[in-house]
Amino acid sequence: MPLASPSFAPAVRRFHALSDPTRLAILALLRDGECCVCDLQSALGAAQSRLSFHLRVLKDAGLVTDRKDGRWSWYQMVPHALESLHDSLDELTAAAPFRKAPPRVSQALPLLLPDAVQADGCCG
Amino acid sequence: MPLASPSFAPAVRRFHALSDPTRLAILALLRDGECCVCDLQSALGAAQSRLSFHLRVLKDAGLVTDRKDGRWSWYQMVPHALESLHDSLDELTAAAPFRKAPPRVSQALPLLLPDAVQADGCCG
DNA sequence: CAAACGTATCAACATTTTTTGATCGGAGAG
DNA sequence: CTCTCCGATCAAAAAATGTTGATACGTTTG
Repeated sequence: MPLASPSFAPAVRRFHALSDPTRLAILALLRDGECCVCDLQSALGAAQSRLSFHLRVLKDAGLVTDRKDGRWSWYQMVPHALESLHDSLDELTAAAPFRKAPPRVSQALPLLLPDAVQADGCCG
Repeated sequence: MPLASPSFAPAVRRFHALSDPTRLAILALLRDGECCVCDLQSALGAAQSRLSFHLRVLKDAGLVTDRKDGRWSWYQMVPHALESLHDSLDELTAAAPFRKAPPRVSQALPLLLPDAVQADGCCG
């Protein structure tokens, strides 16, 4: 079943990770450098367990990594993961990866929908 | 309160719209041109009311538009809306819009977090 | 007009996600 | 060793999201 294709999962997970204001705010803070949870806590005024929850979502999506030092956990962005979403977006619009050129031809959807959807008698 | 900033909403809504396999599949089909609901129905093997639901999510996010002709509703992508997500992603990584160059300087987050989060004593 | 069709919408339900408060474990300080 | 701090995890509750089947509405066809 196309829609259940396992290859959907990574993009879906990453887009989902970005679909929450708290998580976008966390990423915006991480943009300026590594943060520990208590940094985020004071910056965002959010409960600790809530931040741990959202950090885990981001981590499971591969958008951040963590590192322990003493009793602190330091989190940082994974820029490459964000870039892979550029590619996913480009596939949706059939543009070339990283928007280097606009060929605008109908092409496969390897990253997003490898074996999916290629409809037969559909659309105009 | 930064996190409740209304300006979060558009990006959050769009990322959320992309965080579902059915909706990604719909967009992938629309990539090749306008579709009516019944096209999507036969291509995806999904129930009609389910597709109407997801199409509304996509429409509310501004990722598709619809147009009525007789008893058909024709949907098409809004490429510009997808492009605005490129900009949002770039803001998260502090890269220049559309990846034209990598200045990598700390800058404001106008699209994503206009008045948000600018933390004081945070991070390394 | 009546029947068939394409689609939106609704209500009920199932599932998933998020929040909250509590507890636990590891690490360092006294 | 004991106390404090940082942060992960858990259970329960709350909220949001997705699915399903039924119904309603406008349009076309006969």
